[in-house]
This record gives sequence, C-alpha cells and structure tokens, in this order.
Amino acid sequence: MKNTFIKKIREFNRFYRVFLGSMNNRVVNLKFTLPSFRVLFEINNIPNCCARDIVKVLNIDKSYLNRILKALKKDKLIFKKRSVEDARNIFIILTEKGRSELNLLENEVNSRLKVLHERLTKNEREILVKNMNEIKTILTGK
Amino acid sequence: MKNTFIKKIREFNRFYRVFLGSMNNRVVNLKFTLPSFRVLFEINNIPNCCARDIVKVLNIDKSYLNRILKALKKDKLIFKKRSVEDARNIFIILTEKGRSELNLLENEVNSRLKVLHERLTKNEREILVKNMNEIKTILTGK
DNA sequence: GAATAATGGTTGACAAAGTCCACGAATTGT
DNA sequence: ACAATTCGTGGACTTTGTCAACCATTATTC
Repeated sequence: MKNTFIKKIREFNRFYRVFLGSMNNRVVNLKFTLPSFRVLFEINNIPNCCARDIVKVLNIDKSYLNRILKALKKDKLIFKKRSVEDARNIFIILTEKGRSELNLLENEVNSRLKVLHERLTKNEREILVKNMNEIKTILTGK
Repeated sequence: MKNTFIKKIREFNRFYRVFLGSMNNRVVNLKFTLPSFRVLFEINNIPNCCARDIVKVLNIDKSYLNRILKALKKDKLIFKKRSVEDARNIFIILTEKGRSELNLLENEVNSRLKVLHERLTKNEREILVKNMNEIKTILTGK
C-alpha cells in the first residue's frame, strides 16, 4: 500500500512535469523567459513585494532572482524602492510598461488554456478544478 | 466560468511547479542531475527503448538527450545496441551498474515521498491518488 | 554603546540545462 | 537508383541555476 501510493504519486509527478513543460514552452518566449515571467507574475501578485518574498514563494536562489530582477529593471518593467522603515527591504514595483507586458503575456497563457477548456466537457472541467483544489489542500496540509 | 476555470488551473500549475521543484531538488544531486535521472528512469521504464522514445515521452530536444546519453555511457551506466532489423534504431540498455545506481536513486526519491505518506491520513492518501488519476485521465483525453 | 549576529540584497565565477542548426547514416517509397 | 524520411550525432550557443563571498542595515547581547 505504501509502495503503490508512492508509485502512483511519482507517476503523476512524471506526467505533470511533462504537462507543465508543454504548457509554458514557447508560450512565454515572445518577450520573456519562463523564470522572468514567473517573477513578474509574483511581483504583481504579492502585495508590497520584496525579493525575499519571491525567493520564498518560487523557491529559487536569491542570487538568481537578483539577476532576473536586474534584467527586468534594465527593460524598465520594474523599479525598486527602498523601505523607509527598514532600509534593508527594497520593494519591487511594476512599471506601467511592466504591467502591460505582463498582461499581454497573461492573455497568451490564458489562450493556451482556453484550448483545454474547449476540449473538455463541463463535467470534466468541474472534476479537474475540484481535484486540483483538493490536491493542493492535502499537500499543503491545510 | 471560463475565466475561473483558467485561473484555477493556473493556480494549481503554479503550486505544483514549486512542489515538483521541491520534490526533486537535491534528491538527485548525489550522483545524477535531474535530467539524467529522468532519462535513466525512462530507459528502464520503456521496453526496447530508443532515443526517440525518450524524446517523445520526456518532450526534450534530441541533441540534448544525445549529450545526456553520452555522459551516461561514459559513466558506464548504459550501452547501445544497433537494431538488426532497422539499423537506424539504436537500443539503449542499462548496464548492471546503471541498474543499481538507478535503484539507489529510486530509493532516495521514494524515501522522500515516504515522509509525505506518513504525514497524511489514509483517507487523504486515497483522495490524492484518486484525484491524480482522474486529472491524468482527463488531461490525456482518454 | 560596542561587538556580534542576523537579515536582505548584490556580485562574480561557474556548472547545468536547453536550443538551434547542420549533418551523416540507414531506410522507405517511387 | 534517387529523392524523401527517420534516427541519431555534433558544434556553437543561450538560458537557467548554484555557490560562496560580500556589503549594508538592523537586531541582539554583553
């Protein structure tokens, strides 16, 4: 039982890794690489976002992140603002350009998922979403 | 409804991408990198495995795979055998060493999943596996 | 209140991962 | 036999990710 459990989980992991790869492959490649897209997304997603928050949520190396941020800044997609309360903290903020580029990209990713949406029946969609929710809940232990 | 669907899927994808990362991070780093582990796994997994099969199932570039195979061969974990029926096909076969190294690695990955196993109730485990199965079925359209 | 530790971010050097494109060798179809 | 196709190889390159040392600021401890 323990073995089947582990085997099943790993099987899904293998499957979903490929699925995720096929999802974001080349979707993003117009303007951004996948990592910078993820970072940009989280900057927009996390309120009062600092570098360490992104490190935490994406689980990436801080020096790596730093380089991504540097590139984003160079492209004028973000800017930084030192906190006055604690000068160690630097808030990362989307520029207008950053926001609109992110939007474009979001649309592109969404349109790829729209294809999936079309392909499925209403029932399948519901099961999919429900199952994903449950998995996340169980795995995060909440 | 379409928007919530897409949003939910993407939310799960973000979550699971990080989860997968945390799963294989440093598990593998003793002897192999993640890609060569995946390749090794598939060599063992696919009957009469040729390079193109791995390319297909892992969805990676064939030249990239070629380099990985070269390294595995150099380490004496695999060997190649041209097919007699069709000399374009080259079967990739695990050596004894390859098999035992793979086993070690498998154990390590499994032991990491054992932690997850312990943490969950019987019911949670069942839901998890069932949901993953359903997701895979729906996404592969079978 | 000076020394020390901890936190947040930066840098450089490097290693791993992945892409692109051209090629060669073997086979298939005509 | 000669295109077209399939499968694998190789070189050059870019992107992605890791590691360790570092600086600046704030928190802690004596």
